[in-house]
Amino acid sequence: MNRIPAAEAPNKCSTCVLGKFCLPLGLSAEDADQIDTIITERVRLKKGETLYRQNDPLNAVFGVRVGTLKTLVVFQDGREQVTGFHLPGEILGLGGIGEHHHHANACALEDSEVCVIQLSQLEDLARQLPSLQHQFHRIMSQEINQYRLHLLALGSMRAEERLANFLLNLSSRFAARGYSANEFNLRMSREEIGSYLGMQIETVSRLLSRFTEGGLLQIKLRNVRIIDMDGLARIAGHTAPAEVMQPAGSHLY
Amino acid sequence: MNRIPAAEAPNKCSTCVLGKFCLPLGLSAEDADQIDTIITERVRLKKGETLYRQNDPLNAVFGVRVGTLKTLVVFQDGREQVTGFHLPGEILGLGGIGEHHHHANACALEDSEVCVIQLSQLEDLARQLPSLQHQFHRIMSQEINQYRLHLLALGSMRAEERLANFLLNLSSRFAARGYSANEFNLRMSREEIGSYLGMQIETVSRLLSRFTEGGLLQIKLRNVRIIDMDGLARIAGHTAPAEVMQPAGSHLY
DNA sequence: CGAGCGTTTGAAATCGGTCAACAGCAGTGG
DNA sequence: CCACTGCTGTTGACCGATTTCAAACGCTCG
Repeated sequence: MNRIPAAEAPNKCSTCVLGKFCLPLGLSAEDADQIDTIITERVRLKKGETLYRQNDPLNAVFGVRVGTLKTLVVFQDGREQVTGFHLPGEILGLGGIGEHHHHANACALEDSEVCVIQLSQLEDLARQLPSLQHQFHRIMSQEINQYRLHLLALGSMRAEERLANFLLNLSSRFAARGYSANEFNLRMSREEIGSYLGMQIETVSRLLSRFTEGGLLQIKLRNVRIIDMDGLARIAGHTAPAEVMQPAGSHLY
Repeated sequence: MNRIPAAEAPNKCSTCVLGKFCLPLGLSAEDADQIDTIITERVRLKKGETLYRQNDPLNAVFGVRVGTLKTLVVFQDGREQVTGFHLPGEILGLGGIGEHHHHANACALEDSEVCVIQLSQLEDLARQLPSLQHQFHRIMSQEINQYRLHLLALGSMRAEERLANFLLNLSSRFAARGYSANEFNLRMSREEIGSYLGMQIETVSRLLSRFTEGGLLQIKLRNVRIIDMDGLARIAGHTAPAEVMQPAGSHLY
C-alpha cells in the first residue's frame, strides 16, 4: 500500500472524469473545489492488497479512482462471502459509518488507486454545502439500493438468472464508464463470482458453458464477449422492480 | 390510513420511549426538542393498509411508533419479495432517498402508527445540529448494514440456518424493546417469512416442525416459544462476521 | 356450521452442491 | 526453450437439499 499526499496528486475532484459517478456529482464548480480541500491523500494498492479489514476503525471512506476492488466478509467459522465489486467512481466503506468500524474487507482485484475521504471533514463540509449533504445522502441511499438489488437477486432468482443479471450489470457499468458493453475482461475469479452470487464455482462454470452453447456469449477465461444481449436479458428475467401503476387515491406518501 | 396532525399527537420525540432505537438517539434534550418541530404528523394504518408504494415520490421517511410493517418489492413479472420487517423505533424509506422515490411497498402487518419525518426539514435541521447529522448517517449506515446481513444470509446459508437466524434476530429485537426473548407472536405469515428468507412456504413449515421435534422450540400457528436458545444459535451457525485478528502493520485504514 | 384461508405433511422431481478427475495457462527455474 | 509445478477453470457422476405438486388438516370468521 502506497500513500500519496494530496500535494503530489495532480488530479482534483473538481476536474476528475469520474465526477459523474462519485462525490462531486451535482455540485457547482465552486462547491466541487471545496471537496478538493478534504481529499487529503490517495492510496495505491497492488493486486491482492487490502485497503481495510472488517472491524478496523473507520475514519475515512474511499472513492475508487483506478482499478477494481472487492469487499468480502469473513465469518466466525471461516466461511466468507464477497459482498461487492467496486469500479472507478464508486465509494467504499459507507456501510460501517454508523459503528465507526468497517464491516468488510476491501481488497484490490488488480492494481488500483483510491481517494481517501476523511469522514469528519466530509461531515463538516456537508453542513456548509447543502448540495454536498444531499449528494452524500444520495450516495448512501444508492449503497442501500445496491445491496437491496443484490439481496433480491439472492432471494428470488435461480442461479441462471443471477448470473445473467450479474453479467448485464457489469456490462452496463462498463458502458457507463465509456468501455464496451459487449466485450470486457472480468477482474474476478469464478470463485469470487460464485461467492458473490451465492453459488458454487462449478455452477458458475457450467452456466457460463451453457450460455456459450446457447449462443448468448463467448467466454475465454476472463474475457467475455456478449453476443446476444437480449437473450441474456430474457434469462435474467425480472431484473428490475416493476413500475407500479398507482391506484388513484390509495396512498398519500 | 388516518393522518393525525402533530398538534393532536400528545407524544413527542423528546419523551418517546422508542428514542433509543430511533432518530433522537444520542441527542441532547435541547436537540431532541428540535426534532419535535419537524415531526409534522403521524399516520395510523389498519392491518393490511399500505403506507407507500414503490415509485411513489419520497418526501418523508417514517419512524414506526406502534405495530409492525413489512416492505416488499414487486417485480415486472409479478413475483414479489419481502425485504424487511419493521418494528417500533425503526425507520422506513431510507433506501429511496437518493432517487426521491420509494423502492418498495410498505404495508402494515397489524394496526400500526408511524411518525412522518419530512426529509427536507430533516436535512435542514441536520445542518444545524451535528449530533442529528451524525445520528442520521448512523441510521442510514445501519440500514445498509441490515441489508448486508440479510444478503449474507441469503448468499451463504442453508435454509435451516437462515430460519434459525431469523428467529434469533426477531427474539433479540423483541428483547431490546422490553418484550420476552423466549416467547412472542409472529406478525407475519409463513408465506411472508419464506419470501423474506428466499425459500418456499413448505420449507418454512417443515423446518419449523423439525425444530420442534428437535426440542428447540414450540410453535403453534404464530405463537413461538423458544426452548433451547443455544441449540438454535448452534444451527444458525456463522451468525456474525468474525472478529478478525489484525496482522500488525498490514493495513492503515 | 360451513367456507376459505393458512398451515402442515407426503411423494416425486429438480436444481444445485459435492466429490473427483482432468485440462489449460502461467510462472519458475534449469 | 522446455519440463515442472501450481493455480484456475471445466466437465462428469452422483447425492442431497429444496422445490413442486398434491392432499389433508384446522383455525377463524361470517
